Amino acid sequence: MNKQIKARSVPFAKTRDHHANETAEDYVEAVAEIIDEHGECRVLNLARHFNVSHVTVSRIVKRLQIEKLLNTQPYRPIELTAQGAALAKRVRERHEVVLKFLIAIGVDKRSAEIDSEGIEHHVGPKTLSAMKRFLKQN
Amino acid sequence: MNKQIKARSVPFAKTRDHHANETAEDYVEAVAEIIDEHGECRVLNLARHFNVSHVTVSRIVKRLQIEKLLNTQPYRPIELTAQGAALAKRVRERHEVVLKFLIAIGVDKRSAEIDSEGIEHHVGPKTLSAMKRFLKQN
DNA sequence: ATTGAATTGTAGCAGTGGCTACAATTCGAA
DNA sequence: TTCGAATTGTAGCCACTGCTACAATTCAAT
Repeated sequence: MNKQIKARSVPFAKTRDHHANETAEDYVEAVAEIIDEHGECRVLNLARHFNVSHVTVSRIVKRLQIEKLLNTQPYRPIELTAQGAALAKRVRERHEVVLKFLIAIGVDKRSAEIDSEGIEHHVGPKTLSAMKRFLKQN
Repeated sequence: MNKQIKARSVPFAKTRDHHANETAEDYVEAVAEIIDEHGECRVLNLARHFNVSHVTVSRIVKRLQIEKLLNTQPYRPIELTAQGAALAKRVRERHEVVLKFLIAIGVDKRSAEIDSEGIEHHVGPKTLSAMKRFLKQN
């Protein structure tokens, strides 16, 4: 219940416990992308996107709705709240930077796409700045 | 049960499902480090290292024992199997590269330490090579 | 208007990782 | 030697993400 309460000095503090949060980031990002491409986002779009069952998706969507990141009614499309859209924007920009950065240091596109998906969630502000700096200078 | 069976084209395949594996990597790495520093590794050392309860640690240790990465008897120190030691070696080297790389691109030590903890698990072979290349050239 | 396929929801199970509370073991100091 | 503190294990709770099986809803085509 109080996983975040202690002001921990251990590096794992941030890294750990962050999984639910990563899910939220992945989902708002995906919802934003899917709406951009298809006009709307349905449970099945997300299920296919993440290669999980629709059940898993709808439970997570429900949770993210409680967290005020998404909006939806039963059997209706999924939308982003203002808060969700703001998060999506940040996440997409960060993802973009990480992807471009990996490519810039010589990783092939395919590997860069895969690795950036995982890496992005662990890129803090300082690392993000460093990557941006690098991209400008090269 | 068949999460890995489908030959998926989606980037998330690797990224997802990988959490248990990350735990294994974190644990063998920590065990190796603790043994290096303290001569032996106990449940409590790991609990303090990861800032979790000893209960969480001992359950995970039990699982990693089944996976043949660790060896231990009740109330005894934790040791690495040959397989565990091999994994630890790989993980530590990769971690080292990621940390040095982040510092090399201008991230401060503290942030680099934190972010590298999370990033390392998502650095595939191609990205790792690229980071090594970068470190050599700079 | 109805019906059937596609979509979404619900019930209920599993595995992982987090916890507290309590029991058992170990080991050094008295 | 024994006794107490520290360590480890066990029981049992919770949340999150994954699933299959089945029920409900929607929507387009007849």
